[in-house]
Amino acid sequence: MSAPNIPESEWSVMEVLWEASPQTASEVAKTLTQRKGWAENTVRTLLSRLVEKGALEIVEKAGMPRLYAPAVKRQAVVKAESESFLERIFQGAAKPLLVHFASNARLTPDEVRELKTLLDQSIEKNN
Amino acid sequence: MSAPNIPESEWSVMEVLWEASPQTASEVAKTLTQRKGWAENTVRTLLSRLVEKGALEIVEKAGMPRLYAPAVKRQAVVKAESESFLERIFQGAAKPLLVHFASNARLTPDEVRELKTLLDQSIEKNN
DNA sequence: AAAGATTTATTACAAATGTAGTGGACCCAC
DNA sequence: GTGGGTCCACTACATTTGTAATAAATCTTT
Repeated sequence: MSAPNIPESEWSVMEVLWEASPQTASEVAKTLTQRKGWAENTVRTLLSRLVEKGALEIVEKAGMPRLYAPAVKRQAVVKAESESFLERIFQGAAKPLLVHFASNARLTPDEVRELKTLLDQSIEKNN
Repeated sequence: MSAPNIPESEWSVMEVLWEASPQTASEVAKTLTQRKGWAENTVRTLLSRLVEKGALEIVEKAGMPRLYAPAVKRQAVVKAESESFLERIFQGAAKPLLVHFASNARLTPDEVRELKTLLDQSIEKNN
């Protein structure tokens, strides 16, 4: 329950607010009109749905348009989505997933080095 | 178009047929009734939808119940789903994704070794 | 051939998602 | 105070997904 389900179009809205918040509906709309070609009302609908599901919160300011801000950390949602993806597509087995992405990703040597370090750490933490 | 969109419940059906195929509707249903508690008709509906979207194909056998078989390789669908996930959640950047899963996965030392090898290879292939 | 069982087709129906439109409330410039 | 914008609330409507029920066709077994 804590990590709400966020479908694709709503995700785009979250991105905008994770990048900078709080913002008014029209500010968010302006960004998404450009990025996605959406109508302002579309964005407003998505904002409302996100508030309903607790992913955004409204900051009321007397005499000012409402401001919207994320109510959940990007990190947390990414974690939830990742887990469900892992479960769904890789039956929860992280290794095949890592194999898949490691073989398909084009990584720089630096990135590879970094990842290898991370992998080593993951063992230590583990036991 | 080549990689159809496969939502969660349809995915479960695909799994059954990727495990063994072809199978009749009732065979698939039997499995999923156990695994998921679904009604036979639910499974039949999902089978039809999957045929419509080209993810399954029917093998007609005179005087026999139809047999269903995957029309797309698991590998291909995994790839497509993975790409769309990567795009959606990690804006297409594989490294953060790998970082995420590498730090959250609990891997055995052997698995880590294997992954590190893979990572090394990914560099070579790369240039 | 009539009754049952099995298979297939058609239809149902609510919730979620994508994508807005309409109309009322409120404020600012004339 | 009236006509325009802006903001917000409510409504709309098609598609997809989850989850079947019902009905028609067919096969099998007395």
